[in-house]
Amino acid sequence: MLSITEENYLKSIYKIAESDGIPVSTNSVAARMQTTAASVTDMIKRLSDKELLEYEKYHGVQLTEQGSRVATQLIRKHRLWEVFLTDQLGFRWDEVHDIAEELEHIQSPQLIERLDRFLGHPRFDPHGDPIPDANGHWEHRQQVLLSELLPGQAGIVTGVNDHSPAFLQYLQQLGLTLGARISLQETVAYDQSLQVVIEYGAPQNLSDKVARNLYVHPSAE
Amino acid sequence: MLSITEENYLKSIYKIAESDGIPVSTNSVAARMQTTAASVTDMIKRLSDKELLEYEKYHGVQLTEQGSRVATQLIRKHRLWEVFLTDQLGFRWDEVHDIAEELEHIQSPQLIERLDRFLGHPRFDPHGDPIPDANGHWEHRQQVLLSELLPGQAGIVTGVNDHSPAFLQYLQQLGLTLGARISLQETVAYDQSLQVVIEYGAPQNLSDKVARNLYVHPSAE
DNA sequence: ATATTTTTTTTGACTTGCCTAAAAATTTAT
DNA sequence: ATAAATTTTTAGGCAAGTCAAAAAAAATAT
Repeated sequence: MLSITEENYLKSIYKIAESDGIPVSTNSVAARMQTTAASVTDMIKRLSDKELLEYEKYHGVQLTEQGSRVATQLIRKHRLWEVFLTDQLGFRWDEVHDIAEELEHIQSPQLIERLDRFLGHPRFDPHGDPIPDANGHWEHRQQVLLSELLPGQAGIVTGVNDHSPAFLQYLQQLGLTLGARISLQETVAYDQSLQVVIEYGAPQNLSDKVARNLYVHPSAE
Repeated sequence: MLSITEENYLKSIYKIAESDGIPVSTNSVAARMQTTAASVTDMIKRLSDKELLEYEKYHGVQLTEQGSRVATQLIRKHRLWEVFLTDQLGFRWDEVHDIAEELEHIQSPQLIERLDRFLGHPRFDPHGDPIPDANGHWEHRQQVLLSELLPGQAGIVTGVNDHSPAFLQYLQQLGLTLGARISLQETVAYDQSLQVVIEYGAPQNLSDKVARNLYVHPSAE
């Protein structure tokens, strides 16, 4: 049985590897876990003893098959709970992360399989992130960042890159929730901001920061 | 913020006080928590420093108002999750205790209020135990042990005194689930066993052990 | 190629929660 | 009222997880 702390380290390492590649550095883990490099070195040794990751001194870590499985199951649990919180309990998409962060550590595998069935085997969470199946596999959706669209193109909102409540609340306010249609009129060279139309509303301007944190599925104009 | 361990101590102390009265002895806590008296003394000091209980050396402990509130809220959370697990996810009444034991430590008060609403503000859990409201109050049902019924009387099953899976499974098999009607024909002097009829079935015999662990609401014969 | 900066590890120490063994206090029995 | 038994506390120690400070290794700059 792994402690909650050990589970959190594995999940962080998994996510860092996903975005930055392997090997995963001590410092990057420390930054993500909001702790010190010394603590990370300590934990890495323990997880290596348990064969959840491979560790070469001074050269970072890499999850083993087993460590990877733990991480993806945590992600599965996290995302299923997020679906429960929004779809069944009526939470907003910007409220569910912290609660799911706790719920993902509940141990019963039976609970998760029943929850999955109860929710109708959802394949994406409230932020559009894919939910791994019981074997850790998930489907990858065809999506691009809004900032990658060309003027004249349109897309359907499929996910976010920044999961912060502030960003999610702003998107909600703009009507840019999952499934919303957005079409790009033109880009402003001066600041890379975009002139867009959301769901056939009035044209408006979105910053490049927003554009670089929103995923869309390109669709016909 | 309290640790899961601290919360579990408070809940244990609350339950011991409920059944044995106050003050609660170090040894009784050690027995319930499956740990040693030395560990209990240790923890008691910490909880006393946090003003969750009053502690007089060698003379046991008593929860403060604040400690009591923590304990009843834990019980509230535990029982609400049990309702969720049986009513929504389809678990049997003998399967839910251990999972709820983990879920009760999830911290969000908002989550519990929404869960309560989602479940329709249930007042009793799957074992017939009352669910405290947000203020820690609950309604007490008029019930007696089956062993206290007199021959000729009947009752409706309202709860159990022994929550072990073995007992719950046996009751299920007998058809003695919540709401079932049972009527007492006669008591056997030799071993205090009972001759009963469950839901108008064939007469059968129940041990005094069963009778002392099953609550019924007396009803007309 | 050497010096400087950055990253990582080691060291020593702290807290929480647990244990065993021994000592102290209380309760029970005579 | 004293002895015996029980309960509780103290003392000392261990493992997990944390930190700051110092040392070591690696990466970068000149």
